Amino acid sequence: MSVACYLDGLNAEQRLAVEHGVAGAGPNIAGPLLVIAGAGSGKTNTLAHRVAHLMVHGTDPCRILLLTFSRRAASEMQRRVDRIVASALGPGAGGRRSSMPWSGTFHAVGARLLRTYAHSIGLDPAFTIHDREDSADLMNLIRHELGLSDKAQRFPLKATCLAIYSRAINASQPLDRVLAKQFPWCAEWKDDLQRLFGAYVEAKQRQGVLDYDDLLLYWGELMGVPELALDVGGQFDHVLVDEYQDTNALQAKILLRLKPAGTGLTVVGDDAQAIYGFRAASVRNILDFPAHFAPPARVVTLEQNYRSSEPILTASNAVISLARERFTKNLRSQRGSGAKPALITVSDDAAQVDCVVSAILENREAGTPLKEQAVLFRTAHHSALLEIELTRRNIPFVKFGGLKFIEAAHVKDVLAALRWAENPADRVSGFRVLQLIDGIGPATAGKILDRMAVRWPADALTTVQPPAKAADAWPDLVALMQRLPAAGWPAELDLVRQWYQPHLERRHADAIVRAADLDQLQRIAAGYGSSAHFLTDLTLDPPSASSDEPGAPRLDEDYLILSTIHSAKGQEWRAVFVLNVVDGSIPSDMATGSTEEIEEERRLLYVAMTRAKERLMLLVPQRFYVHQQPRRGDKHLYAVRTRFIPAGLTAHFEVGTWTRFTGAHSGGLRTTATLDIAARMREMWRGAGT
DNA sequence: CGACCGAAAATTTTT
DNA sequence: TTTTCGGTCG
Repeated sequence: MSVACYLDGLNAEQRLAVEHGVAGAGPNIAGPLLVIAGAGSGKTNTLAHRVAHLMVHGTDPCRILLLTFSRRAASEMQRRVDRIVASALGPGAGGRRSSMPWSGTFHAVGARLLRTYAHSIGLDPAFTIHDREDSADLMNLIRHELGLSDKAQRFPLKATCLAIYSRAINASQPLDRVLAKQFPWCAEWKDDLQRLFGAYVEAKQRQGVLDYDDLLLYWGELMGVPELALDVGGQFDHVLVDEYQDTNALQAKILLRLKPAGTGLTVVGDDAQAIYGFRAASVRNILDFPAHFAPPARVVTLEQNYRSSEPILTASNAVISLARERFTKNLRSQRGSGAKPALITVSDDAAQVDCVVSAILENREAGTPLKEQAVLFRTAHHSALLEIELTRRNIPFVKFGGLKFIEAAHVKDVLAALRWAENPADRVSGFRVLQLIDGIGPATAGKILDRMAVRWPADALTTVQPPAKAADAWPDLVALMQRLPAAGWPAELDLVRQWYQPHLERRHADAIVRAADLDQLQRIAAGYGSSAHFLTDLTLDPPSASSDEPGAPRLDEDYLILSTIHSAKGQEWRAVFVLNVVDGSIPSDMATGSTEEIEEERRLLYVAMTRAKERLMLLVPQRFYVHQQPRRGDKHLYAVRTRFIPAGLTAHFEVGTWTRFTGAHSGGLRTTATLDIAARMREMWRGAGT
């Protein structure tokens, strides 16, 4: 093999990052490394090459810990590493394993380590993991038990309570501070909240349940025990973290305890793309990283952009250059020139949809498949109208972000039954399952659960005298819970489904659509060996596409991508459309409280823009439909272009307007026919059938 | 005790 | 619009 020819495609900086500390054969002890990787600078590729390079030089893949932001990112990384290793070692080395068992999100890796070390820290290794909704439900149960719900003044809602708790944990800050800085309107409830959180923690422990935050918190605590920290840290020669700008204080603590001297530690990120502040992520993590070590970590900066055309990059740079604080420099473009990004004014959201759809179809005609095009938006419901139109026109699409199918009521019902059988102490699941039965409400459910706390679960159920109204349905539930533990996988799920079917039909008018979701669930289940694995994986890495669409496209078809900007992180498409680039949406009017929040919204627009390779269109509806107003329901607002593109920046854009009937961009480069009869004919019938 | 109804309040991004 | 709370009725 020639010397590292597989590194030839890298530029000088990328190569520095890849080769840092990798010399001869063996585990390769490298000092800490920080890679500041601008948008489109080949970050994933660089990280993949570094991992592959380590392997080629003898590092055991089992001793590499790769922490990514999502499962999707982890599998993409794995795919690239495999390819690079294969090309480096040649086809003859096909048997060489390159698969990395230790790659995943912080939460998933945490769960795995906690199951292994549970006994050392007094934890039941069979713990159940609650997702956010379950956690909020438990918080709600406690809230009622403590009598906080019937105060004269309204106590914060369950979701708010959980958000406060979660922030305190993830930012590693005391309640006082969190309330003062993030939730000032709840500060008056401080003592009650303190009491609530104490009881919440006790309840979780009693029930053998961990929430998302616990996975990090317990991992952090585990790493606080010196001998355990040595043991865990000693498992890995290299720890690599992707998207480091979006980690929080707790994750940083875990990392430093894992590799106190920074040996073998590599973190990669871009402060200009920090968009998870609401989840307590802190840009300080990435900025302070080098100084944690003596000597400080090596810093490599990647500024060469390989993704976007020069005009798109220039406009994006202009937007981010107005940020108050910025630590990375402007990116340099590598790709040739192209059209300026379009900044298109449309009259309202219906026109916005028309404009986007016709541009997408034009792009497809011109050779850009749907899969290479994406529509991005600030909040999940911004795509509602577009989804209707796409369905009407038979344009297949997949949506990322927003409500996941795992969060739908009927899916949760089925999962709750599985979880309850797995862990009878899990009150939230039991509560949910019991109340499915007609005649059983919160009070009866509570009593039954209390009884189960002192007796072996299935036995306890047989001794329950159900309310008269529930007498019919009761024996089936008892039989189900008795059969489940021994049923095996995935027979368990089949049993639950059979049992659930009548409840589904009784409770939901659209039972047929929902049953299809359950079929989907069964297909996913088939890939797992046990219900425990299935439940854990589904909670920690739920399928990211929401499949509330009846005609979800098959994977081999061409389909359009719809995504929240958050879920679009790390991705790229040839053509990108950004909806509602108006004040109130970007920045969200929920996030105009502090300067930091506004700056994060600016970075959000930057992230959206830098996803585009060749074509970028920002849409500015003049009228903006707002749902859920505090008073008087929905209404139209007259919107203005986002404050992040002030008049001084418009020169970087092709500014134009789009009108429904002509379908023409005025002021654009293209002038299509003044009168599009076909569009007008379609228009005649629009709305007639609805 | 549970089901149901009407009033009032909340309102984003995600592991 | 949807969720939550507090009432009333069976």
